[in-house]
Amino acid sequence: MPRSAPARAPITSPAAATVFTTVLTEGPVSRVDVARRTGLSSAAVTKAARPFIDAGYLEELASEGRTTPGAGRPANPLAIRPDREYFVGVKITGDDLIGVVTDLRADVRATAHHALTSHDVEHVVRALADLVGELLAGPTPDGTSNLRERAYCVGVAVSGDVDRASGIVRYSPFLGWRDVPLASLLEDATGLTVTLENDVKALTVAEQWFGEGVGASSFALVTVGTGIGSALVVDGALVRGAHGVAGEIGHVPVADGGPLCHCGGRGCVEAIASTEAILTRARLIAGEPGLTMDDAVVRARGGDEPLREVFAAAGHAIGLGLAALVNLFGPERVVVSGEGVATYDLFEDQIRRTFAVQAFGSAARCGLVIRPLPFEEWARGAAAVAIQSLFVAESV
Amino acid sequence: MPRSAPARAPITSPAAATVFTTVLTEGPVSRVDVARRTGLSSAAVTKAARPFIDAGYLEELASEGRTTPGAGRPANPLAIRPDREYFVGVKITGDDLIGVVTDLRADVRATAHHALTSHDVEHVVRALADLVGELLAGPTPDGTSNLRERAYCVGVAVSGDVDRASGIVRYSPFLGWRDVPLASLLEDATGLTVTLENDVKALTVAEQWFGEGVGASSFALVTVGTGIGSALVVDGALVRGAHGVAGEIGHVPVADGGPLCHCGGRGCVEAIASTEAILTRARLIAGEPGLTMDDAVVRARGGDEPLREVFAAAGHAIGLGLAALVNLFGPERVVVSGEGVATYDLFEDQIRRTFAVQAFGSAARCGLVIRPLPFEEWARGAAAVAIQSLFVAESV
DNA sequence: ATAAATTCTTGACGAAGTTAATTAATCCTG
DNA sequence: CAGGATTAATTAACTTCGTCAAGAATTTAT
Repeated sequence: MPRSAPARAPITSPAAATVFTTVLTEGPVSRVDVARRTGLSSAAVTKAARPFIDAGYLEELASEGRTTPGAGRPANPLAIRPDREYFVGVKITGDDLIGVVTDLRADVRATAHHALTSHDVEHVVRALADLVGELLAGPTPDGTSNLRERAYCVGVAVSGDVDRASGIVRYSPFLGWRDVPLASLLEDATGLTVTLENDVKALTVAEQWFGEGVGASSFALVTVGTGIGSALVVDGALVRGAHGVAGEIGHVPVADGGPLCHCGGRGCVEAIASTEAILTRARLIAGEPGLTMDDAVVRARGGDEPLREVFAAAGHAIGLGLAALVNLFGPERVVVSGEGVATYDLFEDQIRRTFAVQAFGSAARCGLVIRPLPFEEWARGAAAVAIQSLFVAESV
Repeated sequence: MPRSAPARAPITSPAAATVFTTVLTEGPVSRVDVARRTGLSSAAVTKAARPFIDAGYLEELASEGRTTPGAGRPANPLAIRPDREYFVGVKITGDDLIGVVTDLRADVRATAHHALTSHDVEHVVRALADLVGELLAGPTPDGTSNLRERAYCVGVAVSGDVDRASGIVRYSPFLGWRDVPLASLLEDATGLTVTLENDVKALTVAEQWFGEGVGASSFALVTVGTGIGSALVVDGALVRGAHGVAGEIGHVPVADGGPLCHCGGRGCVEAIASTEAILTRARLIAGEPGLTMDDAVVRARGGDEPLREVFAAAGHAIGLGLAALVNLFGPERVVVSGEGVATYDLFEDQIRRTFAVQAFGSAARCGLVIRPLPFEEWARGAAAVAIQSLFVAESV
């Protein structure tokens, strides 16, 4: 699949990346403001910004009257042109593929799904290529051109142990894969540049650049659902762990002598608060082996105290895990999201209560955001990784 | 106290700092080797090394025959001259001051103690100045000169919330201090440059540069004793926490519904494994309110099962805390040290056992070093901070 | 000896960002 | 409403830092 090479992102120096990402993540900003925030000289900002303006990634807004009071030449804020380029993001779950097309700001502009009937590598690669093809079939969202000519980068998010640099899935329990060079396979199949990343880490990038993480030098993202995981950003960089393991908040032991976890430990957060753990416990409590999650939720909401207790215990375990994380790291903010639908009302209170009790000193000042997480958000994270890989040579 | 200004550490560029610290921490290395390890060009290493050689901080060793086989010009390894400059480190505890003089490699060359009879700021500053004066009274350890002419930097380590940049003790529970500008007070009293740091962080710097942390991009140091704390180094930088709180492993909740901690939480590691917590529990178990720690240790060693259990429970709690830390961070190595004397034999086994069970996946591959920690080590950490502040403008 | 290998040094060059002066656009004041 | 004050953006000269490429130094191998 040949492709012409129009002027692409003109990253030529560290300063260029700094300036661009500042404008990208902090909205329209004047050059002087960028200089102030980044510590660069305003001359450097002028120089770095020009190639981006020439290539159509940034534009100069009209000085729009006066924003700051007082005398002086009004600023000409720099703004991103989100429709300059589009990106594809795909999240692979055990059952299906969820794909999105986003603009430069990682705003979702189109969506597509695809069921996975097999975990066979070739099948998945074909399905991925089909999905990408489908997503890129039409015109651009702004209607000025064809998507194929304005989207070159695909981001793919998979749970498990993923080596982003080499684009290899080292180990994915859900897919049953080991050492699959998915990025290059998909590049061959689509002719596009593919970046592969762990799903939680991808979501974290999206959050860091375009979500709650904006402006926070350190924050954490926790996902609650089938599994419980997290990713940590310290001083702007993702913590990767010496042996590839980090952010395993799901396996922080919080209940001494508690239930056995599939990891071999006892009392792990995941052994108490994962969807499965909750369901198992709910069935036991209710004495109904056939109880479904939906039913349990409905009944708990309806006031079934024993069932409410099960959810509260899960929230308590999560709160303890959060306290451990925050006491160790001291992030500025923590985002708790869940793939499970809207059962938040059953957790949130208890999470906050437990956290408030167990957070040490001013660590409790850390901002705690709890919110549901639509499935597409994962795919958006994948797209964010693609965006990031384009503008930051070596980072995160 | 006037002082002449001989040629000091010639740090003029990032490369200079990189080259110097490489030689400092990784022993004699040839220039080409430094280049390979740091990614610099060998030309840059040559240029950066010269000022250090001229100023007497580095020296070129004779090519000492052939170390690597094969042809080629033999290397002239660069080595540190540890006696080029001396440093003072002081640790402040609630009861006394412990001071050391070290050389450039942070090797302790002289020691002095001083009891603290009051926590009054003026009294402590005077005591500190006296101690420093005493330490610097004699000739240099290498006998070539006077210490006063070869030591300009003092490092001070205090437990509590310390702002290193401004040299202010924000809050120290042990001393009952709030917002004491200790660094400038001591600079006025001694005429020397003073760097202030939290004690655990200081110890971590020593470990990172001269101890177990050498070569590890991420590691953690845990101290067990009156309090239980830790410091984390990720990608070579100390984690400081957005609100100044980080590394509070002592307040990671590991025993749901466990004993109340002075922090207000329940089941914190510190509420189970601090010296005080152990003693309280041992007295309860033994039914002897007057039991001393020494006696408890002796009896546990002698085979008193109930008492052994108390220590094992403490080890278990520490192991759980370590598992939380390692599962979240994935450090390459963890050092567990304790100020408490030599009661390690009663903990170590249980720490390792619990950790092995609860560490997730390859996180268990993290190297776990458990070892006692002589009191002087704290003062050495303070000296290491002084050394570091001299050679690294902005870091850690 | 001569060639090959390896370390170290040197000087020209280039990239990136700084400072300082200049131009531009606006408000404020008498 | 002219002229100064004030802030924004640009330009150009300069500084700094480190790379590159060529060569000198010093050893082993043939």
